[in-house]
Amino acid sequence: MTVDALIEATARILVRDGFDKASTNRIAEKAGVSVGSLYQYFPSKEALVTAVIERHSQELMQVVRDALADAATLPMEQAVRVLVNAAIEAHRIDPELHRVLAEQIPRTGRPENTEVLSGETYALFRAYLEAHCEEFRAVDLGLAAFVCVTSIEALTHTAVVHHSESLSNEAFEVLIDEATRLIVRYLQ
Amino acid sequence: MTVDALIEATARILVRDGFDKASTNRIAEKAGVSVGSLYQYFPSKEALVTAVIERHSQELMQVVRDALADAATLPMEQAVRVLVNAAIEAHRIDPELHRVLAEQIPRTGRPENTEVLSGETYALFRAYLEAHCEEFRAVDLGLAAFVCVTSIEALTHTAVVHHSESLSNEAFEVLIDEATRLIVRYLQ
Amino acid sequence: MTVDALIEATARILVRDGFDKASTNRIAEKAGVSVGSLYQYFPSKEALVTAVIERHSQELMQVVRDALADAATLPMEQAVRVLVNAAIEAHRIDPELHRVLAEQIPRTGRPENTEVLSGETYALFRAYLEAHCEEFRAVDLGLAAFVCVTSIEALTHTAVVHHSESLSNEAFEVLIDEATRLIVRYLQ
Amino acid sequence: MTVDALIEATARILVRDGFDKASTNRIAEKAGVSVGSLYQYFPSKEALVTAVIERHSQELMQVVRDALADAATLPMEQAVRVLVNAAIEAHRIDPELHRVLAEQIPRTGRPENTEVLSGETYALFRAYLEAHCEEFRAVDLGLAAFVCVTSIEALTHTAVVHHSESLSNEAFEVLIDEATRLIVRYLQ
DNA sequence: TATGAATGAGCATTCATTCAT
DNA sequence: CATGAATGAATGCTCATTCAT
Repeated sequence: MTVDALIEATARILVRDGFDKASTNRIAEKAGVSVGSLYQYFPSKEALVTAVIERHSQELMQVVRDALADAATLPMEQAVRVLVNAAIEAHRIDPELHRVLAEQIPRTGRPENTEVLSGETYALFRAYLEAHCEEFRAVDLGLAAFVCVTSIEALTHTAVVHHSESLSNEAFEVLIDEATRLIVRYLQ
Repeated sequence: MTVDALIEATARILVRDGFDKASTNRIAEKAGVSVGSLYQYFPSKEALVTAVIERHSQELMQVVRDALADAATLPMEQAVRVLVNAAIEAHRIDPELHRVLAEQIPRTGRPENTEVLSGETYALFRAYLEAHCEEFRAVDLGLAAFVCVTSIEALTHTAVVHHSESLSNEAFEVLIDEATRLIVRYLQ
Repeated sequence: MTVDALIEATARILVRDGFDKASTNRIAEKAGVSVGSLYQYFPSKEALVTAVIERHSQELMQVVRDALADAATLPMEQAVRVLVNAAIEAHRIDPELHRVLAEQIPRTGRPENTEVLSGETYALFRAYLEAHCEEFRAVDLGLAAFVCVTSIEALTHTAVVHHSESLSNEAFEVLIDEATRLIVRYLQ
Repeated sequence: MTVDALIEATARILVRDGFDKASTNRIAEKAGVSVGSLYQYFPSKEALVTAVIERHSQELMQVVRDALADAATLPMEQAVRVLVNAAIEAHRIDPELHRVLAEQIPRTGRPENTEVLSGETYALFRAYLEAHCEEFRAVDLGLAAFVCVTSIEALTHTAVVHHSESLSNEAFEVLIDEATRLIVRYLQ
């Protein structure tokens, strides 16, 4: 319970104040425990932030995993649409947190945060491509997965994180169409 | 001269030590002036970082501007290829600085750094699309520019910043082909 | 048993990590009990350290007591030699602990640690002098005991604690000769 | 001036509160400057304490150096008396500080504080012995210097630091006689 | 009796910023 | 204009001690 409260408090303070202002004393106070307790469960501020990243990543990946499981047997266009939808849904879990995590966290050691967040997606999507390779042109699957995942991630991330207020639901629908078209025609 | 030295020193320290370790005293020392002088020319550390962003953006944008000027009269496929090449070239100007700027700088206030870096690109590319709209399907030009610019930026950024060491020159050539195909077929 | 384990753990951690790093939690862990139990038997960290000093002093004093009992009936030169040997033996019981105790422990209140360690020796040696006063010149016995005990303690302490590695067994034998001569001729 | 004030404040706080309670903030406050200034002149608390040790050692050694220069041409007994007097005078410079420095400072790295404080004395006294070796029996000069310096240091240290209040001036005179006798007869 | 989670004051250190010279 | 000593709030983290179970 204390651990959860600390992770949650860290996430909220990261969002509200940014990484630099997220002091361990403030986090502990917000979590309703003392600094001492914080350090009983996390050896350093970095470990706490890592736990936040981990928790957020797991939530994100669950959405992506579910989507790719659903997509496994669908033809390519529908599969891509499912994935694009999932990407948007994932970014909407906690867009502000996602943004802070993506932009503001000093690297905590290899591998890159970005890769941590997208590495599994890449692998899962590549697996889909392998299973469906007869539906599209011959291409290096690793490269294709990189192009598709990077593009979908960038489009949905930018749309959700930077333009959510200015984009209507219809606009999002259109964006989904366009992103799907981008990927499908690329693969054909 | 002092101003230039300060901006350059800030950029180098940002790259070498990261944002958190880039203290104004260290920057001043590296620039060969006193902290006092630093504050004579820049009202705050943030202003200094903003100046670095500004200078880097200008260098980046000059590459992009030149490329789009070159591309203005080219047919779409060649134009897109020129733009993709320019994006890679731009990211290679100072990839480490670009990365620090993109990832590690606490937001300095609206508008987003990302937008600062890509906002003009978006406008320039949209202008190209307007001038060449008969070469491709009917589509919302703003949306199309967003999709294209965001995708190209993400692919080239990720490739240059995160995978430069592991990618051969030929691999970059293939990536350019793929990125070009992605955009061209999307627009067709 | 718990008390012994705690004292032993404290001694070992004092030696290994020094006073500053010897936290009560670490001591309790090393002793295989909880901090709570530590505070059930010792009211404070200071009390624990005092117990370590006490135990070490008792071990030391046993050696000294035995030596002076042996020396009681010996003529002066042999008696002094026995005492010097005992002093070296005593310092060799746990030289590292002795050093930490002597140098690094913040005073825990009157009486001085040094006096705790040497006070009884002083009294015992004075008693020997009283019993053998006809063997040497007339002198204030308290003063003579102070001079002898302080010198023997300093010589053996410095030799064992600071120069053990660099001193061969023969060198120690010579040192014993010299220390004995120092005291014997002083008393004559 | 700031540097001197800091060293002096450190010395006074070391004496008053002991090493553990000598916080850098308290030291700075006592010195009448801010912590920031403290760290402008000393890279760490340890460096500050080292400076205190250094200053105190220099004061001590000046007394000892002067005494041994005076003693150089004197016959042994007078020379030893001069040295014993100097040892007492040296310990009286700042007995409380000497005690804290000798007993309470966590080792700051090789060489031992004790050796730092007494190493030069040892060398100087050995030089005296070399120059006067025909006045006493044949003996290993290094060993003799060790025995003499260690004994004198221990006797004067213990007397001044631990028994100053309880010892009258006459008692000190007697102690000087005894210490001189101890050394002189040892060397004869 | 034993436990160990919780406490929170305290510490060493950093750094953006000011201002007298 | 330039200097750089001075400031002091703020930070990450430790540890002796308590107390509900």
